[in-house]
Amino acid sequence: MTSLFALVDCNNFYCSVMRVFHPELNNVPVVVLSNNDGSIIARSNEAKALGLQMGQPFFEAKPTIDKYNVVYFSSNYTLIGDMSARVHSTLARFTPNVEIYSIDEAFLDLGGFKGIVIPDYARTIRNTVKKWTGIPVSIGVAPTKTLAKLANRIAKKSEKANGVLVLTEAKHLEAALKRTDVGDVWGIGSRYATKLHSFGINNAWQLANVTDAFAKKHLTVVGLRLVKELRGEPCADLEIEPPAKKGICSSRSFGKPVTTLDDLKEAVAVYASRCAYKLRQQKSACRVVTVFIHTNPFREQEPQYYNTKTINLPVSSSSTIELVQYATMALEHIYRDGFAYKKAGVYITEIGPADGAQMNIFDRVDRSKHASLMLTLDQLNKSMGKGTVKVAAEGVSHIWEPKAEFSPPCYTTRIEDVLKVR
DNA sequence: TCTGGGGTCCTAGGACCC
DNA sequence: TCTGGGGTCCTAGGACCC
Repeated sequence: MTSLFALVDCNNFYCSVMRVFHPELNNVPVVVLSNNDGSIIARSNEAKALGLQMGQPFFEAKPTIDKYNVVYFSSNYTLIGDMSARVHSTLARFTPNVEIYSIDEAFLDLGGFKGIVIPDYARTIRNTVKKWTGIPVSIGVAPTKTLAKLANRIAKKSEKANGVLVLTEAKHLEAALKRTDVGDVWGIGSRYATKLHSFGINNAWQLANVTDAFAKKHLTVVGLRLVKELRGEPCADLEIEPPAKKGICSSRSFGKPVTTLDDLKEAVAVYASRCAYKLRQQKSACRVVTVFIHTNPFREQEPQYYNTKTINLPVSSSSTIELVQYATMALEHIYRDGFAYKKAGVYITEIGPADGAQMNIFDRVDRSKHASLMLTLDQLNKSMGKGTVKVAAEGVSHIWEPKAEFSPPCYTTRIEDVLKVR
């Protein structure tokens, strides 16, 4: 049986979400900003046409934004997450084998489908997602994931494809590979693209035709797999069950510079608490906690400081109380007076199953008590709303909170916003 | 004034061991 | 000229993704 993968990708997802709730923004340039309203992370086609770049600092883009009346929003992750779930559950109607690849992308396994016309089926999926969620998607179908990605890119850009491209015939595959720049291949970033150009390899077709030895030598075994996938040989299957994370990180840039240890402690406690929560959600525990802090590298004239501290836990844990304690210890170790800090973060690693935690005879923590406390905390926060219950160290002043001055309301979760009442 | 956050995988090289 | 060789573990750094 020959394999067949579909990649479904939401078009300009964050912008499209805004348009669902603001239909008047159709055909109007729209951008969505990163945390702290720092830079552009999503652009509508009209915004792309104005030359606005992905990752471009907001202040730098502001003149263009003002000149062309570009509409801009802060990110609202609750809203985005909710719309993402709607799209993914719609896709699940079309095949049991779905891999949720990212917030706005999914791979579908169409390999075993008999008696259906694939291009028609793909178009039905596209129309249904649009009708049920309001989100426009593009669909690429091909024998490997890498080729499905490539087909998707063309489906999105080509007027003729109109959002759907199925690449199964050799001559179509060859033409598609020849018109794709090597740097636009999934897995080839800017470094590898430069390197490949220096060897005269400029498009995906040329990359598909290098020797295995060349691929391995210059692009490692990852690149060798990629090259095989370009030739139509599948090297990656669908990942239907998301694997447990091996590292969990929570970090943010601050809304304004932070100078005191007390404020940093609050922020680090909040991040450690988020890590602990994510850890419990996947029923894991960690053995290592790392904290990092740094000043603003863009302010070159100001004194710079960057440091990290890693602490090995005596016994692996997923308790917010414990992780906050260790993260605070780490922070105290690296904090230096006299700097304006821009960002802090907590990173936890050495993650394993919660019930497989190694015992330690010197362990003085009552683990069953902690576990039941955390269970209660998670249940309360789930039923009464995020942040209802937290540990004291997380504080309340939060002068370091990121900025989000252009936030859209939570249309999908707040009835007041849906009904437009005040 | 203003520059995101959260991940994965691989390799090279050093330390250490027998 | 030529200084043992092979295995494992760990870490730092590099590359990529959305």
